[in-house]
Amino acid sequence: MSTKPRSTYHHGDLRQSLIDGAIALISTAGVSDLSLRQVARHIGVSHNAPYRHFEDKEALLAAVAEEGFKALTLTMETARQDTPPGTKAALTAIGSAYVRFALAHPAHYRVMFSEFRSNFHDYPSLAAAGQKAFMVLVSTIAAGQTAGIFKAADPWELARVAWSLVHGQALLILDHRIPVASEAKLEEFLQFSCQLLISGMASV
Amino acid sequence: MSTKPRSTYHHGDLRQSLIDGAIALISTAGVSDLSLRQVARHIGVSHNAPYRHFEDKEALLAAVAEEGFKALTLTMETARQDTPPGTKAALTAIGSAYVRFALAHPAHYRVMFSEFRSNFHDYPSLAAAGQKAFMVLVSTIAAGQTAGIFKAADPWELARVAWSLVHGQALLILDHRIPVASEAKLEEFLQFSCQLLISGMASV
DNA sequence: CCCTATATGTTGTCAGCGTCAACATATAGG
DNA sequence: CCTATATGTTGACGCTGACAACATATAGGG
Repeated sequence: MSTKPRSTYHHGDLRQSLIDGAIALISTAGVSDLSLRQVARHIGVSHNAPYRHFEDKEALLAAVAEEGFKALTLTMETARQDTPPGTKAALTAIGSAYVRFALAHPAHYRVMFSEFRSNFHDYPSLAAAGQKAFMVLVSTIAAGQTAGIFKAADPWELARVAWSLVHGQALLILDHRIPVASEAKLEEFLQFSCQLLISGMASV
Repeated sequence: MSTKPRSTYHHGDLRQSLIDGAIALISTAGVSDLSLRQVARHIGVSHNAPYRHFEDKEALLAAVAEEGFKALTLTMETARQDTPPGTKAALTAIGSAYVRFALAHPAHYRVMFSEFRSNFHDYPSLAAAGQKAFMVLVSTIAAGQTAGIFKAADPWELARVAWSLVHGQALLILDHRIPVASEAKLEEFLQFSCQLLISGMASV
């Protein structure tokens, strides 16, 4: 049921299938247990087929991560659109959306921040996708500064602080190191921490 | 030079040697590339000797993580001792010490927060060591509340926010996702973010 | 329409890995 | 001293990532 039958010798869209298969397997077994051969088997293709589309295992993970960053960017942008620009609510919305993305897509998120043996800068399109996601944060903060809501400081530096907070939250919750008893408790925690940070960032 | 010669059949302190060897190898090759056999070879012992001291590879990593949490606890407690209790300076000191510990001991830190297939709660002494480290944060914050410096709120919840921030910072810097040009820039960033958080936590 | 270049998938192979089982040696306690 | 047990070794198995050689399909020019 996991693989649609393939009558032709060629697969059609093996590259994307590999990415999807990797996500599916990581979701059930964790990223460190993922094997390329497993993914190939899952899709119904020989153990070496993946090498026609990815240089090695890490390159597949880089593609997964890139997809994740693009989805994260979209998620944050959408969340921001529902709030008036240049407000505290806008920053709260994307901060909350960030953590919720990680919790909703743990496999993607873990790969996005897994340790790439070669620096992740060796995958230019991945680095670009990551940068684009980060820019959503920076621009939101900069807009708040223009509106006079946040203190005057390097918006990049402020964004790094905010990113640290939500990234730490996301990982600690995913690792069950910060307990989350219920959806209501989660919402409460996210609001609490965003307000804490934002009041620290406030002007005056 | 990495292994002292062993004339006797028995090693003497293989357990600790394995932990040390694991750290040494992770430091040069990353945690995902670590192999038990590599550690055994490094120490000069057969590929199955480790199994007399650890149930499996993950158990060795759990021991490494536990050692790391104990060292982290010590580091934070020491940092706190140099500051007057119940002050913002105390919290800044342990926050800064936390991130600096991660940067100084990346191998330990990565293992401490690596994804344990079995929940890390399956290693009771590891969970206890982690809890103890966290309690340094909680107690510092509670002391500040008693002194009237931090706002009245669940100190555990405040500690979770603070932990998220420093944990996120530590990982993002380790992964070269937050650039650190120099020691001076690092110090500046740590002070900046701690003050941001603390002013958000301030009473009134 | 064919024919060849190239893209894509397969089979075979290798060393390294984690782990189990069987065996060997050293140490400790009666 | 002698035996039980703790500790280390050797051998094996299936799995893995990766390379090389091969097979098939598709596309584009004659």
